[in-house]
Amino acid sequence: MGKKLTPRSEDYSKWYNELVVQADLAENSAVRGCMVIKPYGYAIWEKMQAQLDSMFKATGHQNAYFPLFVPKSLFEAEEKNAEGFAKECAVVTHYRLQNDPDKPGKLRVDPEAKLEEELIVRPTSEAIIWSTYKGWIQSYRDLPILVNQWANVVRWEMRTRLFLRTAEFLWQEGHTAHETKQEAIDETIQMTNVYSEFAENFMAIPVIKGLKTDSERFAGAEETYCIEALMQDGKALQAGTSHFLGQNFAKAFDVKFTNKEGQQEFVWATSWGVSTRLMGALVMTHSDDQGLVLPPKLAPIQVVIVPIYKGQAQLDDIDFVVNRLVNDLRLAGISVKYDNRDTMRPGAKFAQYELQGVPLRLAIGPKDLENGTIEMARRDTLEKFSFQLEGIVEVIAQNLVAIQDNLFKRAVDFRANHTTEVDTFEDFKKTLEQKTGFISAHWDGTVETEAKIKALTKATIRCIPLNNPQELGKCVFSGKPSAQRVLFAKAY
RNA sequence: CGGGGUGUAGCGUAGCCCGGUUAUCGCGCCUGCUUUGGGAGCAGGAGGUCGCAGGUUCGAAUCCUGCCACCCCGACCA
Repeated sequence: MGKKLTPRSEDYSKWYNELVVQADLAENSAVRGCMVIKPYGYAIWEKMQAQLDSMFKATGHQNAYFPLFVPKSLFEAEEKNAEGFAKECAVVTHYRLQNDPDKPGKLRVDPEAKLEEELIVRPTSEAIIWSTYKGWIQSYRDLPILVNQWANVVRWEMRTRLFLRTAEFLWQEGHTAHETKQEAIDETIQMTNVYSEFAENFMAIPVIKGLKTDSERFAGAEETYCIEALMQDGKALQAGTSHFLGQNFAKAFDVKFTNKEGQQEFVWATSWGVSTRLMGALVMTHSDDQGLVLPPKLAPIQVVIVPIYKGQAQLDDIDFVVNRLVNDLRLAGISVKYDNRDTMRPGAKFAQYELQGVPLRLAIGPKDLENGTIEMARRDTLEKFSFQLEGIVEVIAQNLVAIQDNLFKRAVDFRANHTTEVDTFEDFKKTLEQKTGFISAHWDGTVETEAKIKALTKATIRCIPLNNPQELGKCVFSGKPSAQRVLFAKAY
């Protein structure tokens, strides 16, 4: 395998190779920073999608789909939102190619085929969706609208990072419309909670729920709620956001409704999203030198069974036993792969499934057949145990639960060990350099202080945690009075 | 977009400074035999527009120019 894979080497691309490849595009292509998600990686994304989708449905949402292209006039309607995204938009200006008269066999953009109005490839869909909602909403009886979209978006970032900031990425974006401010705020908080439950219960990634400061808030939002996670290299990752949009988009797109009193009012809005960035979070939270470590609830393959044998006769005997076990496991709702390929030796298979992060590996050979046993290896701890075949399904089910719990506990411990309260700027800098992770410190609440700290240390305020204990103190930078601590970190 | 680095077979690389037969090595791949409780061994074999485009030269992976992509550091961001 060559190089060691370590979570701190920042050589994450080695694991990513199992999941994706960098898009290898045509020569002279201006497309960069995109990724091809391989089947195994996509299978993980599908598991995540399925779980999130069911959580969205359980909270009353429906899926819909809106166009990829946003006419420029719509895009610019909500000024702050447009301004925030303007610098990273792909723009369609023409709609036709033609043979190049100067270069035989080559194509060129037909200069006659210029669009009247440029189309923006959506970097987010508020504009196109709210221009559509205008036609859907007249009365309070039309509200709320609780819609989610699974889509791809394009953000032409100056600098891309695989999974964490690709030029094109897959995500879901919820866009809801409400009668009252409180209802919209409740929705925003509800979806923050959905995200945090998903991250913790399914991805086994502990997250801090909080509010963004003015400078980190989504362009066009009144308030941005977020979940912040801590990666193994001590950097923070914004894992999901939920925005209370106030009436900004309703005003920009003139979306009014008649309330119960017969008066015209602007609609209240939210939007919320998580993306394929979460797959990066999964890798950077749990993986080790052996490769990926997947939480059982999101592993495309939860259990892999590897036969150890000499000759076809032994394999036949093992097949007989294992086929029954596979059947029992499937009946128990456990996804299992029996890898009895004769083209790869057991050791190579072990290594491959470790790289892929399969939570449990079973090995069975002639000795086991004699003794009625089977060997089980845990991916999270790399421990091996021998069990009686009798009752093994129950043991496997228990171990899958144990792995899920252990991954979460490990990540919680890591975060606890990398969260530090500091009260002086000296300690702030020292902690950031030597220990990394989250720093809990007092802040005077001003944009200026936040910017200065960022300029000096590269650390930003990740969030003001929800339900933050109020505690009088002095700003770690300015010394001015502060009512609470906030969380700082270097972020991706 | 600024600074630094890289680009040679599916992957990782040597060669480049100092131009000169048929481009190096390992892994992987294919065939055969032997193997199989932690990444198999032996034998044979296939695989290359040296990132792209120009230029210099008798001759370019090597020198020059431009472009593209990727990585790291900034600014920007989910």
